[in-house]
Amino acid sequence: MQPNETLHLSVDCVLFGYDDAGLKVLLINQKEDSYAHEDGQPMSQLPGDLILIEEGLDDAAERVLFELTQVNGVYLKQFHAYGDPNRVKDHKDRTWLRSVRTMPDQRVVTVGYLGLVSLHDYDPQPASFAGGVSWVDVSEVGPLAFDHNSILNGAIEALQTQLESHHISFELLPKKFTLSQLQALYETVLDKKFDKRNFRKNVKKMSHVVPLDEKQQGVMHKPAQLFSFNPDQIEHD
Amino acid sequence: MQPNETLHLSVDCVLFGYDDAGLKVLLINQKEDSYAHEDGQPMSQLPGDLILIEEGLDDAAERVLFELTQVNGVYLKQFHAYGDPNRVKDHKDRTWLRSVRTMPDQRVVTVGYLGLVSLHDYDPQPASFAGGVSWVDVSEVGPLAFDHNSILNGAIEALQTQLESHHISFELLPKKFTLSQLQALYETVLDKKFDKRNFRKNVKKMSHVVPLDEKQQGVMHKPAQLFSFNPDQIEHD
DNA sequence: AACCTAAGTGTTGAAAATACACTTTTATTT
DNA sequence: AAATAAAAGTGTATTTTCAACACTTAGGTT
Repeated sequence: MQPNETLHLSVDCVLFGYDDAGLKVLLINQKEDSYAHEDGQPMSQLPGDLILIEEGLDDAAERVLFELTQVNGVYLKQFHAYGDPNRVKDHKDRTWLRSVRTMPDQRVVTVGYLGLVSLHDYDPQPASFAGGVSWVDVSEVGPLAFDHNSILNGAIEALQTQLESHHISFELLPKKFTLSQLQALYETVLDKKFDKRNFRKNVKKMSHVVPLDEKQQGVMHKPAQLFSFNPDQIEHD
Repeated sequence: MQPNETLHLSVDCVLFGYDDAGLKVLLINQKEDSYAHEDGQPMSQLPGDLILIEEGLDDAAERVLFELTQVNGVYLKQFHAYGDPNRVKDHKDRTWLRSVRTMPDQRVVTVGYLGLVSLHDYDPQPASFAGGVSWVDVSEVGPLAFDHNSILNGAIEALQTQLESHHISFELLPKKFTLSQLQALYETVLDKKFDKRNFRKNVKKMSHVVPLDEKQQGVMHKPAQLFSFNPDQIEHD
């Protein structure tokens, strides 16, 4: 097999960040003037990179994320591999690829990772080695490079599915949170309204959501009781 | 990047076959004497192969499956990528790899595909180009090559999840089937018993399961009504 | 003291899930 | 022809879960 017949493998991270303002995705955009829409808008993309030759997939995702956000230990999970042979061959993407890759014509298969982070407690302040890094509300994401819009959609679906089946909501919330915040999270992610009383009844059944001896402070209304997640009680996978 | 730093990508297919005797997986085993357990038992593995340089992932899975079973158009869906850098480096696997691969030391990342087929209507009669091909009951699968036991477990989980959420049971059943067969399928795959009357009540709510004007024949008990799936009514994904 | 804001709390009716046992139809055996 | 064997097919009562719905409370601000 010749070098030019080889294939590259990357990971792309769809890092969701949540706070009271809504659900955001971390996007990077290139400085290159050439890599832009017709109208001159800079083209955004998901943070991703080729994996190193002796690096596991999960490790690669963690590294890429760390390089971009300096954040370690966030929830990160593979959700789908994207392998269309033409996924990086679109005209709009070629010029930029030629400027950053030693082998820009190489086919690249990518493994999509879903990441979750709370924007309440600590704001990951992404390292801006690339050009620009920004949190974009998921409802306001425009056209992305390559097939990154498909990847983002895949990640949103995966997030919706996993929010209900696995217990991952706490990855998106501050360590201490109110039940209203938890409800708002569910409503945002699942794009669906819940009845306050019924929602709270369901939460009471969740053994991993535990009330604290602490109340919200400095709000101009009845302060809410704070809750936290008990990691021991969380059933993974 | 040097050629010896490249990485290979394969697909591995976990093809499940179902009939009244239970749920089977298609395994191949190598002729090579060298590739065997300590006790001389031949080592089995999942059917898989490197993907071609201009081939999509789904296409590759379809090709591998066709090459092995001559069967086209079966349900095939990606479920997970396996990328541990050492997944093909185990001692037990090296000898055989050296005999079949031009670059046996290459790291190989693989994408697992879940395939479903009914053993009732047509038995895929796998082409035995490899050595031996056999349907093995999922409860009787021994140690497999590489990380194929993990991949198989991942596929079983994916099958269980999807059986309930997506409507895929018909992929495992003959075109005409009885409700008892459908129930047995659910019980086998989910490893759980169902109440006959309640199960049938639920089936009646499924618009894609339609009764036929036809009964079972040649059975020495009350013949069951036959049903079929109406593909128009099936909601995919 | 009056007011604003979100927190917190129970009940009722509808729907869904569960538990449970006998009769029917065909083929086979005597 | 009658008896038997084997799985098919069918209904009801109970429990549990889900869905709808409105007022009171606590703290901060004016």
